Amino acid sequence: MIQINYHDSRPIYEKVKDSLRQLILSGALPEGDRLPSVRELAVSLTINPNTIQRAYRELEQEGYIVSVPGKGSFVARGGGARAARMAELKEKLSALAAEFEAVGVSRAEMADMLKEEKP
Amino acid sequence: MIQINYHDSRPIYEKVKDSLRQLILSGALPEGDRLPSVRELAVSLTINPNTIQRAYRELEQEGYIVSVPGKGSFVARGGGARAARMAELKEKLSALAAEFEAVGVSRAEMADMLKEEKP
DNA sequence: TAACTGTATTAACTCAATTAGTACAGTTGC
DNA sequence: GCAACTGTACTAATTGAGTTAATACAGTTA
Repeated sequence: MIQINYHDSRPIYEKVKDSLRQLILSGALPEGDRLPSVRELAVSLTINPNTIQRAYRELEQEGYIVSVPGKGSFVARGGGARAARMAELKEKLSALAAEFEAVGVSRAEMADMLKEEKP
Repeated sequence: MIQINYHDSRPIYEKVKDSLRQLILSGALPEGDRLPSVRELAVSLTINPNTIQRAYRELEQEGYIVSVPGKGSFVARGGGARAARMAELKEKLSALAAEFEAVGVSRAEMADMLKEEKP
């Protein structure tokens, strides 16, 4: 279900978060679907349950999933996941715009880059 | 000359790099100017010289400064610093565009956000 | 009741970041 | 020449976030 890239030196819980977020946003994990339990995923990835728990806790704080003690963790309903992601990305875009402006590049010029430099 | 924010948990050498890069890009440190020596800056910030050396080494690899054994470290001439920064920022923008596209937001829509959502 | 859930807590382990100490070669001014 | 600077390189010790490990407790479900 999830693959962990060991050539990437980022923390494991970050990689687990990224993988799950991608699965959710791509629709591979539809709204309301139950995620593997903390223990299941830990065994599946040969990772400590505490590390998975941390990933789940942060995904819940960010609005991607909802965890219910005794029942399980579920993909957030009502477009919560996409809304959470859009908020994150807009924040990133705003921060990047500030960095560009520090080098004298306006938002309009950034917009031009986006349209012209299609790789 | 440089202030280090201790409420920021990023590595010290990263903070030193960011501070110097900002001083260079803002023009506070003009092209060709000599930076404080590794040992000077280490004493000034109460940081180990090796940590400063790492920041300088990476700034040189990225094209912001030029280090000459025996003489010192100098702000890169010929617009090297700005060129280096622009390359980094364009790379960031491209990566962010890919993230937006994964959520179904096109580059054109990103461009619109930049023009409209002026904070 | 048994076997699942999420959650919490404490202690040990790992490894990158950092510190510390030392050394060497090139530059500069006396 | 030489003293006092430079950048650079290397090894060893220390620190702290990330991770593992083990255990416990309360809610859910068949």
